[in-house]
Amino acid sequence: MTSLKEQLTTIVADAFASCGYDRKYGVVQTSDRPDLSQFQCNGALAAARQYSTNPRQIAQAVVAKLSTLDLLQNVTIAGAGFINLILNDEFLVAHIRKLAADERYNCAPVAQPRKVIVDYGGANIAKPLHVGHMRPAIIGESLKRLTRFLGHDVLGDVHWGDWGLPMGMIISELTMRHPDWPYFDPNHNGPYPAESPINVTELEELYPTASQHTREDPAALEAARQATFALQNGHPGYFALWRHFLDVSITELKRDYADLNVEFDLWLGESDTRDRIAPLIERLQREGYAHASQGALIVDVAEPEDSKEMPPMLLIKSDGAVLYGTTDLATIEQRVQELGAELILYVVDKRQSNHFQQVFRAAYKTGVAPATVGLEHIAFGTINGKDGKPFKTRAGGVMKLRSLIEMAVDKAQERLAEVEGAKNYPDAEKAEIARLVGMATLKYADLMNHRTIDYIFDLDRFSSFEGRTGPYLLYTMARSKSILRKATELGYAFGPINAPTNQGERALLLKLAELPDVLALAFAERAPNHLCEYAYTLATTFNRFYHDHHILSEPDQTQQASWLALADTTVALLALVLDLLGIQTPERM
RNA sequence: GCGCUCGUAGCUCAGUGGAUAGAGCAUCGGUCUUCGGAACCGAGUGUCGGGGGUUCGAUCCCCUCCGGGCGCACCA
Repeated sequence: MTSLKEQLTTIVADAFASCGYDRKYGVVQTSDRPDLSQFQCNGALAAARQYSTNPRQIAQAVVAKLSTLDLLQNVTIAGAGFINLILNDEFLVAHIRKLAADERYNCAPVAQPRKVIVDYGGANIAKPLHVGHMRPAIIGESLKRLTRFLGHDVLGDVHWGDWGLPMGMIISELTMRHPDWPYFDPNHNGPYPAESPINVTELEELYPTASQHTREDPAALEAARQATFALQNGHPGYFALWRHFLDVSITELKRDYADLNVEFDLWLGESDTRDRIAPLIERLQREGYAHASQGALIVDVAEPEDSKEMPPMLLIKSDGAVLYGTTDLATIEQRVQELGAELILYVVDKRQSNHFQQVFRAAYKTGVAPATVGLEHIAFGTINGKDGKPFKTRAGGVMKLRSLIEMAVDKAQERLAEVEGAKNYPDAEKAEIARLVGMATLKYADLMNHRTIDYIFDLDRFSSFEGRTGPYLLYTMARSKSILRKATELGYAFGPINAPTNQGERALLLKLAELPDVLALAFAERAPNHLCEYAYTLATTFNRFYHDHHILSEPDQTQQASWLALADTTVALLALVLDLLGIQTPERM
């Protein structure tokens, strides 16, 4: 099953072809002028250039062919040569009946599924998630769900930051604090303690302190570098200690992601490529891709046609340690060889675009990634405060993600307390509703903006129940579900859906039919904001319909059954789209 | 300096080589003995940063200027 727009494009393309014009001019789109038509084709205007003729003349020939079709109620030419299409209601409703009966709502799975890896965590070991981790988690989760729903074979990978300088910083900090620990005793024989010597609270305190030391004291930085090198090269004590960091930290980080309703299929990190690094580097040297420069080992990635300076990618620093570019390269190799990756999406801050350009070029150049493998940096902007600068706590520090979620949930709780109908809900349910509303607040606000822009965090605006917000959508669904519940209790019949009797109903049918096109667009652009836009317009279209038709008191049972099915289908579509955004919905509010 | 990116209504943001550039908020006005009013309906505001070019047609593509943000091998 294809979308209405696709079906119409085929039909109009056929008409162009049978008039002797190129099929490509038959592209149909949703009308820009809903007052004039439901769909439009602008192809005659473009074709006029190629065929050196009058666009209206082309349009007339095409329209003559289309006018004989039953599925179109009206075909007209407007302006310079726009072809306006209005569907026959019977055809429209038949399409919607199929959609309502189809568990995929007319969204056919892609013809050629690809193996897709979405790399979107970016969490660092030993550091709790902070506001900066929210966008990659939310955007990546949405892209993963969307891509999977479209029928691709998708894996999400958190890709921990667990093998770079920060690890060395913590180790060298501990070396100073606890020189007596066995991990630091070069003469230590036998196993190291099974229990971690530090807990998560201590670990999370350790990193900022160590980081500050390395900034202030060159000797501390040097010590951290040496520790990093030693860890990466098999220092047994450091490695054992590092393992404790992972154990302690990952439990905590997984909990944070679970709170966000973000789940990964692969919980791998930079370190999981450690056995590949030496052989990879050896090959790159042997094959002449890598060479020494200023004490480091590099891969040149500059191209003659570059308009800007393109620095080489560093494989090994002059101190001997590898960098994240190196592990990124090894990770691509691993994903291609072990997972059969055909497309890798990196949902990472846009400030790293240079880095990914280097890594991708190096990967293709060295054969780590065959040319058939797609490597894409899905860049996103920063979350700013009302001052336009990166979002901070009142004290000016980095805000933990947990604090941010807490703020949003508290806000939802406040509003929920004002609602009459919700006053008698059990406390546990109230808390759960507040949590869901709070999460929807954050996620919808984040995803509704195009991912590449920086946006201003304004909780009061995001948490409003009016306007384009998560809470508005959840409320719309809750109201509708309430009606559907009552109808079920009363034993009312659902469906079949009847042909629309007015513009409001017709608009809803047309809106429902847009789903496949919206999903395709969102995927093509890797842009979940199209899903947000659709969810909102579907909700408002439904609310208008809902306002105009009193379903439960409708005396005509056929009409009522049709409306109930329509409401049911709308709620299902909204739930699907919100699910693709990673937003969970309560049964009632 | 070089490069990337953004500049659209009072504010926050969508959007597209084509018809009259859209939403939300805010403002003003209305519906209404609520299938859940946390709803719905209506109204106004734009040199789409400036200028030039390509095109039948540019807010969109190209050039240039102005302004903001970001990035420019041994952090991630």
